[in-house]
Amino acid sequence: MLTEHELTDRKLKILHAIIKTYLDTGEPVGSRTISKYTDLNLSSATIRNEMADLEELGYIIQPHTSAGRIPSDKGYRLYVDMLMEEKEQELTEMQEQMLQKADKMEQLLKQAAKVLASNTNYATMVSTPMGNANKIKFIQLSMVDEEQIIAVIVLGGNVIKNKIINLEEPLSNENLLKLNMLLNTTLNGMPIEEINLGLIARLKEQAGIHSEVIGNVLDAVADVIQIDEDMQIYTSGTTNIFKYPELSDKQSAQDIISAFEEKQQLTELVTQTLAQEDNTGIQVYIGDETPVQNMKDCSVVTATYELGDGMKGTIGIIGPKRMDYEHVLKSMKRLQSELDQMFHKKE
Amino acid sequence: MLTEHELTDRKLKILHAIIKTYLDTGEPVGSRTISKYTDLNLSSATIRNEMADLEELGYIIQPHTSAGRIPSDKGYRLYVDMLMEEKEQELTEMQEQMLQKADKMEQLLKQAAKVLASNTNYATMVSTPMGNANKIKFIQLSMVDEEQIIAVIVLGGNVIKNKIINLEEPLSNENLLKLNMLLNTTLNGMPIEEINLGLIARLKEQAGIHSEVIGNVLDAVADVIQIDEDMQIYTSGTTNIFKYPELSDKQSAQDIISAFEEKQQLTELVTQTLAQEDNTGIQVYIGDETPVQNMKDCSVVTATYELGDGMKGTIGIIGPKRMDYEHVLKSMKRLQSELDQMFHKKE
DNA sequence: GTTAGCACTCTTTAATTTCGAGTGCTAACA
DNA sequence: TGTTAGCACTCGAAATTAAAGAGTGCTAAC
Repeated sequence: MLTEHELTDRKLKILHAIIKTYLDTGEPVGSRTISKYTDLNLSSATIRNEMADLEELGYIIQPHTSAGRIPSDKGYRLYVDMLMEEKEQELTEMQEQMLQKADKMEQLLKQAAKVLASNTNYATMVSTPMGNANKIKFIQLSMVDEEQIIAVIVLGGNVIKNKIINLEEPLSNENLLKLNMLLNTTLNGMPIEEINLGLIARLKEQAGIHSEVIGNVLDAVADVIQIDEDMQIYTSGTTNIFKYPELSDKQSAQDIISAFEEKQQLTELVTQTLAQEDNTGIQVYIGDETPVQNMKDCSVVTATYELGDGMKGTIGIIGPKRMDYEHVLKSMKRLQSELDQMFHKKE
Repeated sequence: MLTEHELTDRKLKILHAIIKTYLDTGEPVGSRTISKYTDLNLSSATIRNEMADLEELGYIIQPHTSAGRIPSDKGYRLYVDMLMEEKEQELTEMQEQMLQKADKMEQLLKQAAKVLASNTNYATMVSTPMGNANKIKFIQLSMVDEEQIIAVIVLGGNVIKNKIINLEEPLSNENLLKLNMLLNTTLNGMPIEEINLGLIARLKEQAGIHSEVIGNVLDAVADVIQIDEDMQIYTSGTTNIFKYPELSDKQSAQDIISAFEEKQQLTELVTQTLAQEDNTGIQVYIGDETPVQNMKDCSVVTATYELGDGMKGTIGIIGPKRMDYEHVLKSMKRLQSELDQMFHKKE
């Protein structure tokens, strides 16, 4: 029986070669190929012996008796972990593509997803940043016309909410001013969690006949608490999966695409990513490791980017297990630092 | 040579039977089938003769020599036109499914797309209503903190825009008041089209040292003019297309799905629909008739719904040419009137 | 005008064959 | 002891062939 320890340097080199070749071709790779295209100068027979060992150790798999070997999830994992340790690279062209249309954040993120997709040939997603929007920074009611007023609420992180409120009975300018005073003095700087029933009752009492307005404003505030609702996810290049036969059969394609359409499932990915963040903020899920069940035949690479004030968002790349991890990780790091940079510059 | 006139009653019945059967099965239908499952009491041979005629007239097509016939686009068209003339039906269950979560419009529309998709087994889209947002109803600048103010702009149809503006130098409350006065007196009720360079220059002049703020506010206004940007499109059931073999091959699937992802292409559909609206507001595009090239192998059914104040949105169903037009048209009308009703009730 | 009948066409499906890539194992070699 | 050549064997993929069926068009009879 072989043990973990027996992963000699040579075996490692062979494994590496197998994976690299497989990433390229998507076909099982045989002993002869390795023997020829490696500088190890070993015959195919020797390679075969080593491959038998590697299979026993669980790093590669033989799809059927007379086929070459393909990497197992464990093999990919080893490979990726090795890559992750590598030092950073310099960043280059992607930058200018991004800057073209960097006027609005929303646009920017859409653009980022698109660039990343066309850059990698995989499916991508980008979530809008969130978190930390838990303090009320500013509230203002304004009269739009005789029948309605608008409530604008600015939260920490400059998240803006507004709500149109229909008046049941006219409201004088004077009273509006009073309400504004009341709301601001009471709520400004207050964490959302602290708004409870007692506070609401007190506010309504003080508002007198206009308590209905207060109720509406607080409703708007309540909306904000369900953070999910405010997180948008932009996707791009979904159809790239058709480029990889192993994901193009009806069932897989359907699974993956519906996960992309009902962004619900992707939010799961986002929260996971934000939770587990390590030092680099980059994570790789291979096969079953993924939090999204619909993508169990894929590999998913995610990264976190930060806005200045603690708001965080997520970037994701979804592709076949045999994705070009090297390229993907590089692109990821690049985009990540670009977004970081861009947002810090702007704030 | 046969002419349009020779479409006898019998031929019509046979055509009808062919189409109905084909809608069900998706397989070419032969003379024998029609002979057996129709109350015409004709032998398959007779049917064959008639079918030959129908083919010459262009209503049906023979995919290959020894196959049955399938409807041509022209055949579908005739069929649909006949259906369109039918009188309305009563509306029923769909309603309650909708009402569950009808709190926010956005939610409601997403829900509508979903219900429609699960109801028909086709892919669906719903656009948020737009149009008419061309008058400025109200503008308000408010101080958020020492460094930034927020501009809120309400347009006709209660479209709300906001923009955070960073101040280069402090702004007194007094001056803020002045700016508000200036903006409101000048811009209130003004159609967006009328804001031109001359007006902007004049405003900036009057704003004095704070002209930069005015510029920013007008930028926000300018954003609104590109209406597209504000129109959201929700899709659902994209993967339903995999239920229809004729749309599941890689190329078709890719085309259709990418049209659904890059909503850009769907906006084209929306604008077309809104433009050509006839009395019912329902349109059917068969095959090449569609405005979206990526869907040339599909049929697309669209409908318009209205909000009280002239805002209009679009619903769309995308499926195979052999879609169940009867059911789809019925569902469409139902949803359409429900949305109409719902929004009118709410406003 | 309608129908039965038959030869013919063409697709679909299954069965069969062929081909080749790749393996495992053994025996010889350095 | 590790490496290599060689060979029989396996198994999937692709090509070939065969058989089955559905449906047609046409002719001749009713």
